[in-house]
Amino acid sequence: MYQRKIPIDYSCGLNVAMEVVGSKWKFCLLDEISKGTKRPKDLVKVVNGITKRVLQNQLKELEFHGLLGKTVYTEIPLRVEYFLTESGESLMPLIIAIDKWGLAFAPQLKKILENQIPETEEL
Amino acid sequence: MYQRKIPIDYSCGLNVAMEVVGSKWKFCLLDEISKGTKRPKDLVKVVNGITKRVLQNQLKELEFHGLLGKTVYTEIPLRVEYFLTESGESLMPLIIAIDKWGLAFAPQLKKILENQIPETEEL
DNA sequence: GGTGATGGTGATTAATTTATCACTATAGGA
DNA sequence: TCCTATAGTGATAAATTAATCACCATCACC
Repeated sequence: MYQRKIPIDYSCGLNVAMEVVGSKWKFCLLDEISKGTKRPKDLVKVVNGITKRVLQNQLKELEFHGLLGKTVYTEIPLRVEYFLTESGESLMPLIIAIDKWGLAFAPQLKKILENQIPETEEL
Repeated sequence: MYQRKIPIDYSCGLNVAMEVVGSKWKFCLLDEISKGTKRPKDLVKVVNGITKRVLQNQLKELEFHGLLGKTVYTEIPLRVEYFLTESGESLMPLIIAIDKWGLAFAPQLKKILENQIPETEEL
């Protein structure tokens, strides 16, 4: 886990929140786990684009920060399940709202970003 | 503005949202602007730790993505004011909720991160 | 002994975001 | 002319996050 050089401003809630969930995958992971996908081998399948290594890193950080807990079942083959802690749960309403906002905003973003590229010249 | 090499997944709202506001300063900036600090020279003062250059970049991106608008008053010295667009406004309830969550979570995070360092050996 | 499934790590590089520093421009006024 | 305030940019470096790839371990089963 990377040791920050630039410290966190604990007095700013937005800063604190960004520190623990402001990364490419964490919201998605919390969301999927809350929806019932708890095992790494399944998460890597449902979360589109994530790799195994990155998944493990993110899960470890979420666990370290206290948003996820982990249960190890000594079965064969090994089974591990992650679950939301109380802190993690308390974030879910926000995640759902953000997801909703993002979906509504997607077309606008798409349009903006795509107008960058072509400039279809009509002859 | 950086040209992504890894594309955005528009079908995931969380992904989309992270793309436009998932950075160190954007939430804070939107928050401050909504609270009435609209000019760059003031924002650089209220947003603790941001530099002028970074501020300008973030404002430009927020404007580009359509969360902020900008009014230029041809006064001397030049006055520029940023304001929330409709999209920007629609994000405010979330930002407020996230800020609140972050403030509540701050003590927990602080404790976790500080237990890393000392290991005060009691002789 | 070899193979498969699952969870996990180490070392390294690539991608991306932030920070630094030095500039430009405008117009007012000393 | 020089200095001030404001807004803004260009080039570059540093910090941070994410991706790649190759590994290890366990136990069942063949």
